[in-house]
Parts: sequence; structure tokens; C-alpha cells
Amino acid sequence: MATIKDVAKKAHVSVATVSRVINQKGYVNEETKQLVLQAIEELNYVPNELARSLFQKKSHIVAVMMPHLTSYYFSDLLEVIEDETINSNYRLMICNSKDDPEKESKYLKIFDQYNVDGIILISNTHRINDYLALSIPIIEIDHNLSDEVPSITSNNFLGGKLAAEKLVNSGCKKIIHFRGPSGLVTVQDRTSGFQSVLKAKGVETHTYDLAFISPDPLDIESKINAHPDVDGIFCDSDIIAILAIQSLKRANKKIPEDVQVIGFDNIQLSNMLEPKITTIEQSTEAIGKAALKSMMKLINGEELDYFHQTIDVKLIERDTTKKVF
Amino acid sequence: MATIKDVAKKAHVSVATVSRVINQKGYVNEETKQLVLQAIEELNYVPNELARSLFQKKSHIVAVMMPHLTSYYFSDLLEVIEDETINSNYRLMICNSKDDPEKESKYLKIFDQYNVDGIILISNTHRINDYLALSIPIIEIDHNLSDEVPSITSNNFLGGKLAAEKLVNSGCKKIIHFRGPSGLVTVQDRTSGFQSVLKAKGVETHTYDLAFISPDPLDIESKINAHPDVDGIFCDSDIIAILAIQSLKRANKKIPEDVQVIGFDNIQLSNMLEPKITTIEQSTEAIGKAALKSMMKLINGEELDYFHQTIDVKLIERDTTKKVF
DNA sequence: TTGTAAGCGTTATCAC
DNA sequence: GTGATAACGCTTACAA
Repeated sequence: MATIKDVAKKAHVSVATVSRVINQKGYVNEETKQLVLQAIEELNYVPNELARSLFQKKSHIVAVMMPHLTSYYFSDLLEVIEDETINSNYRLMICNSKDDPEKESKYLKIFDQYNVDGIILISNTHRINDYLALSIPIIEIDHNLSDEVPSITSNNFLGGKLAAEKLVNSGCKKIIHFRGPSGLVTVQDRTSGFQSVLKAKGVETHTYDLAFISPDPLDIESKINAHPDVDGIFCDSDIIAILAIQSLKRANKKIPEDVQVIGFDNIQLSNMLEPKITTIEQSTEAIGKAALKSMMKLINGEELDYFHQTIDVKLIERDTTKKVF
Repeated sequence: MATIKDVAKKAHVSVATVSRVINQKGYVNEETKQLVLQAIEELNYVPNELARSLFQKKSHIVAVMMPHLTSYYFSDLLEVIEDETINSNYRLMICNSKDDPEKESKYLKIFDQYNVDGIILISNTHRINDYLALSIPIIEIDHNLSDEVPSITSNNFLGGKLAAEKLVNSGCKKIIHFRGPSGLVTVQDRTSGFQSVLKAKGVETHTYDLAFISPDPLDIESKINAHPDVDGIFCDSDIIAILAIQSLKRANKKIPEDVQVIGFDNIQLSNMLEPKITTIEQSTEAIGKAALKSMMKLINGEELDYFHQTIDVKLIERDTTKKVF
């Protein structure tokens, strides 16, 4: 692999000059510039980013800490993040905590070792202070672990509210809310939004906690069967909704005539299966873009427009709820 | 951030000595070693990997080039790869070609710039020679683009064969094969395996090509309706199988009584939906592990046990095929 | 057993 | 405009 020295030699200039044309900094005569450019071309030279990073103490690497990689919603989000990262001229190091403290420790060390320029924290963590100690810019997604770290979250309160309104407006009288782990702020916000409407209308609700990763189908089924007269179900993920719909079918309930169902996320699958699922869309596109926009500002030492940013969600009406006119 | 000099100063030794204890190389007195270790501890020192990499011309980074990130099978695979990579004491840079030549070019350059130690190539590419020119160890997964690059692939021929045998043994007389893009070797191998059995038995088959990413449901439906007497369908992915099953339901076909369906991949979803899908399991676990095992050998200049490695697949019988006794 | 110093490929400061 | 050169943080001959 050619180095800057090789280029300098070939172009009969010093490394300093080559560096200047590469970085477009400082004065350099147009003619010598062309000479250098030609040498670069001929030698197929690419500057060594490691050496550059060592000097600048910036690696041009952003790390993303995922909770897991096999969830549909997070995969969608990851795709956007990768795209936006490379478009911002950074590279993405992928980290998967899997709720394993040891893996997290390993990665925490690596962030330091590689002069990672920024961390996008999607995974939940009990060690936010260890992240802060790194003094590397951090953007949280879907969490709000500390007042010191900026975050981007869907408007979960609105999501809960929209779902409740839809269910109430289409006549539901007895509703189940299959939510995620109640320890998560996102889940709490959805619950608040959902309840805010339902309380006001005096509708009966039953709330159950489920895991987001591999929710237990048997659990869902037994809860549904425990309430034979339920007529509305709000699920905190489309996957939970899919499971609920199957239990409903087994119980010979008609959807949406007998029971209406609303999911969350709007993963691709929700529009592929029969019946197509009414759901609250979280825009992974908007979230990912906002994350990288903020990250770049942080890295460049600029002021953030919003410290805790909220992305609007949308009700997507499909076949698991009744049309209301 | 503390540097090796800080440690040296604190331990009253030279940087060389510190380096020796970090790398456990060369002689160093047990007592001074303890002194150094203590200084490292107190300063919370972690060696800068960038500086190390610059010297060694090895980054301890492995890159994985994905075709896309939102496919269930590839997400499963990525999770294994990340895990194995970090277990091998390497870090994972994630690259997503999305069949975009420009993105691929960008990444090709980056591999060079960062002294990436190895590339796991999952994406299809038309520029295998550009990869080879990098002279970085490469492992291909699910492809076989060149005799010069080692590969790991499921035994797709066996997969096709198992599916065909199952269908034939459970009485199918007229079969549709919804396969992936026929340009892929994996697809070709499945087809060969499938046909090898069917040809011998003289069973009527109709083969149709579909995209793996967002296969067209309407296309599937029209093909199924064009053969009202079809009694067996083999799909090259579970997603295609899901779509086929829905078309079948709309056509009031009973599964597996009227039509039997076999998918491919064994994604988690195939065991969640009703009916649970009979499928050919590709072991992402085995593939990912094999990939990293080979990669480490390549990086360490060791000989590979198998240049083109094949991972066995398995028929998982569930509810979309008839039991045969 | 330990220290000195050169070198990895860059960038940036300073002369010229 | 351009060229030496120190520095980034580390490893490794080589010397002591």
C-alpha cells in the first residue's frame, strides 16, 4: 500500500505538500497540485485513516449499541442509521449488548481504545455513568437515562393516545393493553397516553406486561381467554399483535367485528399478514436521521436544536380495526 | 486519557517496560511488573488501539458486508457474527451495500484506509476482483464468487432434495417451486437438489423466480391461482411461504390437506404463525461460527480445513405438511 | 532486566 | 508556496 511518502517522491514534492492537497488546506500552486493528484491517481493512494486518527484523536467511527439484532423494529432502525452514518462520512461499529454486562464492559473499553467519535445508545443500560465517563458524545434512542445525554424518542404518549382514541371511537368497551416491560420509559409513556383517554371515557382496561423479545404466546392466550368479552386490544409491538390475533382466531373471534386490535411499530410484516394490522407507526427513518444530525452537531461542538427530541407517530388504519365515518 | 507515558512516569520505569507488561512479551521483573500493573490500574489506562494498529498494520477490525439489514435471515446471521467476532477479540464494522455500487466503492476504500483485518462478504457483488485487490482475507457466505476466496454455504442442494422428498413422500403430484433470483448459486443449488428428486419420480413442477427482498404477493397469488390443482409448494424463503399460505387461505385451500407448503431458512416467525411452517433450517449459528473460525485462521496465516465449506441443513416438520408414517 | 530511540503514516507549525 | 520536522501513542531492535 502506497504511503504519503511514495506520493511525495513520485511527485517530487514534500509530504507536507501532499498533505496540503489531500486536505485542501493551505496554499498550494495549481501546477504542483495537479502533479500530486496525478501521483495519487497512479499509485492508487488512499490516506491511512489510522495514522490520521492517531494524530487528530478522532477515528471517524461512530458506534451503535444495540439491545439485540434480531428484532424487526431495531433492524429497520439500524438500516437507517448505517445509511446516515456513511452519508455523514463516518463508519459504523456495531455493538450488541444483549443485556450482557460483560459484553458491555468490553465495548466500553473499546470505545476508549479506538477514539470512537460518538455513541448511539439504543440498548438499555444500567451503567450510563460509565458511558458519561468516556466523555464521548452520546445520543440515546428510545431512552432517557440521564438529563445529561440528549435523546430521540417517538412520541409514545401520543402513540398511546391515538390508539385509545381509535379504540374508543370504534366502540370498544373492554380493552386489554399488552404492553412491554413497565420499566421502560417508552412503555410508561404509551401507558400514560393510553390511560389518559380511557380514564376520561370510563372504559374498562386490563394491562399486562410482556417481554419485547420473544413475548410468550401462551401468556397472551391465557390473558385473552380470561376476558371472553374483551372487544379491543392494544399491543406495544406488532409482534405481540400478531400473537394476539392468532389467539383470537383460535377462540373463533372475528377481527375486527368482535375484537379490534392495534399494534405498534409498523414493521413491514404488519402490512403483509392477513388481516393487515392497524398500528402506530414509529418512523425509523425520522429517528435515524435525527440521531445522526444531532450526532454530527455534537461531534462538531455545535449546539443542539432540541436536547430531548420527540418524533411524531401516526395511526395507520388497516384491517384489524373498524372504519369509523 | 492516560497514555503509556503517564503509566511509565507513575511506575518510575520506561515506556518500553510498560509495553512489555501490557503485551506480556520480553523479560520483566515480577516486582516492576506489579508496579506497572498498579499504575495502570490507578490511571485507568487502556492502550490506544489506533497507535497500536498503526504500528502493527492491523486494526483488529473485521468488516461485514451485508446485502441489506432488514431481512430476518440475515439479521439472525448478523447477530451470530457480531457475537463470534467480539469473542475472537475483534470488532465489527458494519457495511450495508444495498446493491448500491457507490456505497460499495466507499466501503472498499474504507477497508484499505482502516487496515481492516478481514472481510466477511455476505452481499452479492459484481466486483469481487476489487475485493481481491485489497489483499485482505475474505470469507464469503452464501456465495461462491471466485475460486480464490473461501466460502461458507448451507448445503442448498440437500435443502432442495429434502424438500422434494418430503413433498413426494406425502403424496404431492403437482408442485410449484417459488424460488429466489435464479442468478444466485444458492438458488441454483436448491433447484438442482429439488429437481433431482422430482425428475426421478416424474412429478409435474412449475418453477417461478421471485425477489428475496419484498417478494410480490400479487405475483405469488396469480401463480397459485393459475394452478388450481397444485398440491405442494416449495418456497425458497419462509417469507415467501408466508405469502403463499395467505394466498392459499384466500383460495379456500386447506393446509396441509389440500396443499402442502415448505419454506426455507427457519426464521423465528415460521414457528410463531398459524399454521407453523414446515421448513428447511439453515443454521445461522453454524454458519456464523464457521465464518469466524475460518477468518481467524486466515488472519493468522493458518491453513483452512475446508476452502469451500458446506453446512448441513435440516427439514423441520411442522403443520404445513402431512405427517407420514 | 531495563532503557533509548527509531519508526508506523499522518498533520501542523514553523522557517525559508 | 514549499519543505523540514516534531508530534500523535505505541512497539521493538538494540544497547546497556
